[in-house]
Amino acid sequence: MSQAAEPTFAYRPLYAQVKDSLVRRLIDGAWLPGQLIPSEMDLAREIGVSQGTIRKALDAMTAENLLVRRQGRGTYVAEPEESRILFQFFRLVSDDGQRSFPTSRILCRATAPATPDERERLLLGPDSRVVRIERVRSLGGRPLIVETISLPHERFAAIEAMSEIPNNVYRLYSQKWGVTIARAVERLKAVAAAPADAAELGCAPGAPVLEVARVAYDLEGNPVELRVSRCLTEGIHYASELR
Amino acid sequence: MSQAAEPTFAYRPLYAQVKDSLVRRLIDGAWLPGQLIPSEMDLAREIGVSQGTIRKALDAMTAENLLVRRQGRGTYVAEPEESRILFQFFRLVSDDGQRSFPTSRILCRATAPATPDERERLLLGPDSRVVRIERVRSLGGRPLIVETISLPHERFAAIEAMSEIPNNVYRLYSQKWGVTIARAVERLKAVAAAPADAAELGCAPGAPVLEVARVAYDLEGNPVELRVSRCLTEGIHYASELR
DNA sequence: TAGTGGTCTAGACCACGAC
DNA sequence: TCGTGGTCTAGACCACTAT
Repeated sequence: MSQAAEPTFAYRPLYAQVKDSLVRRLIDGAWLPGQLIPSEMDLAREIGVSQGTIRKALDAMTAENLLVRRQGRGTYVAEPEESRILFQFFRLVSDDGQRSFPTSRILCRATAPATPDERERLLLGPDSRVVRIERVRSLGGRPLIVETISLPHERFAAIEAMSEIPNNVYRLYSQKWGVTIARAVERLKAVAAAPADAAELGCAPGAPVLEVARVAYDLEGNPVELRVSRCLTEGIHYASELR
Repeated sequence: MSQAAEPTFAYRPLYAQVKDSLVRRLIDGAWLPGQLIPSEMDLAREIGVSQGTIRKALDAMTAENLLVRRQGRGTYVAEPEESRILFQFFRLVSDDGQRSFPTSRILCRATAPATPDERERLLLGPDSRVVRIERVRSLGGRPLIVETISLPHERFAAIEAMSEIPNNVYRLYSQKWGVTIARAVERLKAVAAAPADAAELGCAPGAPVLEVARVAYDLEGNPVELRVSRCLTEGIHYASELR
């Protein structure tokens, strides 16, 4: 690990360089979800820095939900299990504060040329194609969300032929393509329900629905998935914490 | 600072105890917004712990936006200036990515008995009263937000008699009552515009608007302000980052 | 009992800002 | 040139887990 002695420009702290090299192991699949990684002392010896520097790198990765540390046991690569996804990526909460994972029913799957919006958000070229998955999601047995997931066809072609799409697609991305969703950005608007959406949600056409447009990014920061959800916020709300 | 030697239960790390005692200085007004606080070495000597422990406490407070650290200069108590509030507490962004602070026009001010919702969210007793401020906020000259701010009358009675309500009310809370807003929780729903709101926003009654209900908390975790905003999401959206 | 992560300390040197 | 926060190291002890 280079110590970056005199150059003032482009300086990166040692622990940040260590972190980058450890994230690289996740990207390359050298460390897989659920796996126990070497102890701090072992990593310190291997990389040639002190345990404290390793600790700072691991703490930063833990703060980004890439690792899970368990005292007395060791440090593990984070897995996209339901409970974590529920808290990290699913913000629709019952008005009484209950959190629960929605169930899903697939409406259709299709491959088509990407729309300008899809090309822009997923950084796709002019003639790109996308796989689209439409589904209805229910909370407490009530259909409240209509959702369209758009994926670059080039990268995710195999999803079109799959016999079944699981409810937790981020685990599918991880297991089938080795893609880890590290962060996502959402844009929220209030819109009028289109007739087709209204039919699925059991509301009047034109009724106000919450539109959530999400772009999800992998470990390298590349956009992977565009997801547009339209939600009936009756008895549920989108929770956001500012601090 | 007690070292908490053998009791396994209710153990709190030393740096967390130090942090609590430093936050207490902010609560009590011993350290005021904008003020330069003592150096790490001075605090270490004063409190009787190592510089590293002080550092960990200060880093945690910095992460919570309570302090601002400037290399070579020192550590300062954070101030509620526009630019910080804009990023920390204002999530409505132009669709092209531009962020700007809205202008405000006060519609009315009044003191009234708290509604059940206000009592629940602000933890008020049965006969409590609140001061309500209604205003319209514009972005790029267009009125896009109708907002009602509810404050416990007991604590903020003086606001009713003020000649003018500034645009940045969090700075007002800080300067006039020494109240620092540390964090807030928002609940978002899509609702139909009420006729009165529609008139102010220049949209049709029943048009979909984004309702944002925010409860803001002070340094001690007490709810201070309930704010319900109804926003026309035309050309703007609510931005949310998940990570 | 051994090994892990969590906390705490002490001291060194670097980068930045003010003087 | 000095004092600040930022980084890095090395070593001690504590708390938790598994054996």
